[in-house]
Amino acid sequence: MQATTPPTAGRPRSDLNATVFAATLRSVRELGYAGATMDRIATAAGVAKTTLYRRWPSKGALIADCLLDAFGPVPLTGADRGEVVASAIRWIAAKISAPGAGAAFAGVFSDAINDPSLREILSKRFQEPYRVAVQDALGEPDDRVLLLIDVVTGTLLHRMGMTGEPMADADVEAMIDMVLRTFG
Amino acid sequence: MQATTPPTAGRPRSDLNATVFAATLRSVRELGYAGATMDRIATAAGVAKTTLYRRWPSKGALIADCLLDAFGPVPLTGADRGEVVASAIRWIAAKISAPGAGAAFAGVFSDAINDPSLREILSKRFQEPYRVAVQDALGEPDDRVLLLIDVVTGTLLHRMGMTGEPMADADVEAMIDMVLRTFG
Amino acid sequence: MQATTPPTAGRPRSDLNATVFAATLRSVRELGYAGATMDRIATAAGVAKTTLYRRWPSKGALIADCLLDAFGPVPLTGADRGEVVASAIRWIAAKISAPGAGAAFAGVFSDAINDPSLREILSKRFQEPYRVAVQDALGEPDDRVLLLIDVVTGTLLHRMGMTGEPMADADVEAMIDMVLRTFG
Amino acid sequence: MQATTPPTAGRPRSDLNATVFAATLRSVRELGYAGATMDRIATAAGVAKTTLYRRWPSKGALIADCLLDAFGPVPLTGADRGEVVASAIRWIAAKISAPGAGAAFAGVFSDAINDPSLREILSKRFQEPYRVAVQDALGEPDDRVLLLIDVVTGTLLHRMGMTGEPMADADVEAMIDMVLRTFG
DNA sequence: TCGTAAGCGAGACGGTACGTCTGGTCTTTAC
DNA sequence: GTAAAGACCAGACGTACCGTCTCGCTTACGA
Repeated sequence: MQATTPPTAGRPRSDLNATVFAATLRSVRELGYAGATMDRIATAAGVAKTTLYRRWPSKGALIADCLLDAFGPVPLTGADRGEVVASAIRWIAAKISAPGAGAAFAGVFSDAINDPSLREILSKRFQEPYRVAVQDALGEPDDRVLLLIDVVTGTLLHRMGMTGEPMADADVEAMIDMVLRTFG
Repeated sequence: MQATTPPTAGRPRSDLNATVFAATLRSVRELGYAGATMDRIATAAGVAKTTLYRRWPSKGALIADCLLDAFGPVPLTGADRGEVVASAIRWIAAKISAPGAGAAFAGVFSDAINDPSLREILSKRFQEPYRVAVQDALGEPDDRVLLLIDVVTGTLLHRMGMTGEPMADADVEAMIDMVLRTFG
Repeated sequence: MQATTPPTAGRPRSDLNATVFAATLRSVRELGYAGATMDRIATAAGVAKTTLYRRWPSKGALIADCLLDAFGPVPLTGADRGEVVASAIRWIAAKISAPGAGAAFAGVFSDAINDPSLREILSKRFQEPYRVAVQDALGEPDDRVLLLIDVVTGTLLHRMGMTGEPMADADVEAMIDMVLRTFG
Repeated sequence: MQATTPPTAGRPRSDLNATVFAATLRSVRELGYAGATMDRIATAAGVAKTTLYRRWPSKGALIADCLLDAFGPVPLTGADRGEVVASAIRWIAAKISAPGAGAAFAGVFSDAINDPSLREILSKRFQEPYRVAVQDALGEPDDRVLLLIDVVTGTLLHRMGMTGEPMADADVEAMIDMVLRTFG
């Protein structure tokens, strides 16, 4: 248990993460990923830019953390495997469809392509927890679970990138249908 | 038919596209999408930056055209529907795996999210021809074909974005297997 | 003779130096050396910050060039050696007293202490021409002339630094009186 | 007499000034005036930054105090007036030549130009004591003494700022020679 | 002996420059 | 009219530094 606060010296960090995350999502929603400048996020959060960079090493890392916070844990419930997978897919589809989240997600992805350290953050802090949770729930080998994640997330993002709109419910259901023939 | 060259006035354009495309792919391969500056591409191609902007309205458009040129038409051959789909998927997987192409693809993709005009280019000039070809070959309704494209391309790009590496052959085959249960 | 312009290719530089110099001096006058930001100077000159950095490698270099332009050549006229020296001292005293110039001068000095490259600029491009001119006029060995420059400029700047005001005329005359007993 | 310590309540200050002064001079010597950050000085002294700011209102004030401590009182001895002046000049020249001291001096000086409060400290706490001492020893009117101080200190600092090196002995002697014709 | 006033270390925070970079436009000269 | 060269604009990025503030701990004096 490392629950007991480590013996901190110095001024403790203010409780700003929630404020910053809110300001970040709001900025991305209104201005897009590129338009959501660190300066603007800082201003919107009522925080100094230096504070952002003290807590997150880059814009990408901030957005990644912000998404992690916004998404929360996957709900993995359902009568049988099929139900579990289907509801998880509907959940992620809804999350990505949330205004701002899709743009943020895709944007951080773009950054990750050229920034290995960001890729590290993304895969370790973002993807890994979901992979583990799904793996525990389904009992599939990890390469299968990774493929499942790639298929679902990739498809949703690709649709969003091509059309600018989140995937329609009918198509989400079609995708679920397809996936279930393998993972159901 | 606008086949017969319109009576051009003035100095005809040099045959620079091939050179530029090569330089572009090389730059992306060596420096990543973001690192492949328009300035650097111009220098690498031995061309002025103005020339690039005279021919393509933006960096994204250049990259899109470059990929279009690099990919060429989908080969849609095979004994049956399953063979056709499978070979097409292997083809696009190989194309995206080509050094530089994946990064270029993913980069232009994420740019499209914040740039409607680029999205237009991407979906009209890039996706549309493939969609039509696949639709003709398979005789599926267009929403089905679009989903197929989203699934395949999205999955390959997501894997690349997360790992920095193209998808391994085994995983490509697993994806083919999954897709064929619906589209085979 | 390198008079004939070298065969320049590309767009020639606009005639902006004068505008920038004016804006620089104005900014220093109104906001002090530290307050005269590169951003503010750029804005005041109606020019992009990139343009400033294309032409001058640093803020210090810009200010140095600006002073060089503002001061112009030393007037070395007078009936005898004493007259020449005295009028030159009155000239530099007046220049340093000009609003903004003193602060700019002292500021760039401060920067030079920590920036050898700026010191180079300062001593080569700023001090050297004056040293040569004075040396030609007086026929003194160069170490003597350098001492003269150090005494006069140093005294004027020190007074300004201590009081915040340029040296009063009476004190300038007293200094001239003192200097002339050696250099007259 | 304020000799008897006023009955202080609370924890008395530790005896840290000497340590801080040493660390300050060392930092300036190694990193230059601008490079000698308050953070770095604090670290070098093994002291918290808050402690520095509790004792000195600004970086400039710290450096000024540090120099005051390093210099100590002017020695005003000699057979005649000329001797007194000459030895005092040699003394200040040596002090300014001490590694770190010159850079510190020049730096705090230039800062003073943009900071009236620092100027106050400098002229009241630093210059005033020396002025009074010299005035007592020479019996000259105060404007004459101020000019003397400006000439000597200004010259030494200007030389240092231009060359990065303290003034050579020969030049110091030449300056003494010049000054003595007026103040000897 | 115990409260209280202050010193102190550690470090978060705001604010504001700096200098670099990029995408895209504009201007000039040469072909 | 195309091409090359490069100046120019607008603005984001990440870093550095200063001076303030918060917190928890320690040291002394005084009741």
